[in-house]
Amino acid sequence: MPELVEVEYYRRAALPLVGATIERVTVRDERFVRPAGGAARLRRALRGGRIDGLERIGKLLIVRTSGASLGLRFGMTGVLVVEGTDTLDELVYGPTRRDPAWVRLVVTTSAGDLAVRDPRILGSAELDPDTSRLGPDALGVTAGQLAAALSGSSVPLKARLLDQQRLAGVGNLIADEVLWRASLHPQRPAGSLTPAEVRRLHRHLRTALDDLLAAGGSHQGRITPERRPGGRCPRDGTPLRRATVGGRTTWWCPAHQTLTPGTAGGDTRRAGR
DNA sequence: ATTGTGGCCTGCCCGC
DNA sequence: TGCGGGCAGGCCACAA
Repeated sequence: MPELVEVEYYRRAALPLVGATIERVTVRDERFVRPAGGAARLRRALRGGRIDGLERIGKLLIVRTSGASLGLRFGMTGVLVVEGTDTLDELVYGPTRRDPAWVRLVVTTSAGDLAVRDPRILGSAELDPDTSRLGPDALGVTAGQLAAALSGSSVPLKARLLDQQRLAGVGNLIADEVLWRASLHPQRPAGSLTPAEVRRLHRHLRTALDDLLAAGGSHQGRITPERRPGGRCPRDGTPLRRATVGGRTTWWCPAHQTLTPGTAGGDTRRAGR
């Protein structure tokens, strides 16, 4: 599914369109536009504008034009199509078929088309999206920012990582991957992490995102192929556990991701310095 | 204010 | 072979 990693790929793929003029915006399915009924306003605001830049905050892609901004969210099955070419070969939970009827929005520019194909319409297009409610982007978050996002909360750690208002960009697969790498139980109260654990989480968040970007998708994690009945921990072979955490299907290793810190080894390191 | 839950949306897969 | 139920989860509205 599109998480930060996929949306960053989308952004890079669309970069050749910077400088192009928007000739037409075609809303193929009104349900894709938010707020409801905003299609006409969206078309008017964007038509004739020039694409000045492409930004990404978390899972939100922002097409900045000379007149307004177009915010694109991809939900779970949304794919960005640039000049008729998919910017990703496949999504984990998305259909492999490419039905033209699933194209919900087409932005026709002087340099080619930008389109969104989204079978389930869980994504959306929004004019001048409000970004003030998004937390720091997970790719550039500092350890201090991460600590602030977690502190003082008894909410399960994973739920906090998925909260886009606290930290933007982490979705279900990345959350499981990072927590597995950091040897942290997804149900640990977010505020219960020691400073050393927060630093460990921060380090693994960064390296996991780097790895996933290099590997080509949020589904390329080491734990991802084991997120299934019968799956085992790639590190120690322990059968993975499954539960719903933060409303999402969650898999973790009960041997090295424990609820009580420090009792099961993990990769806890000697305190540096 | 924070936190949890249900619904949206549809393709796919399994069992009957 | 067709069919129905369950499942996938990002986001938002809503409730407590």
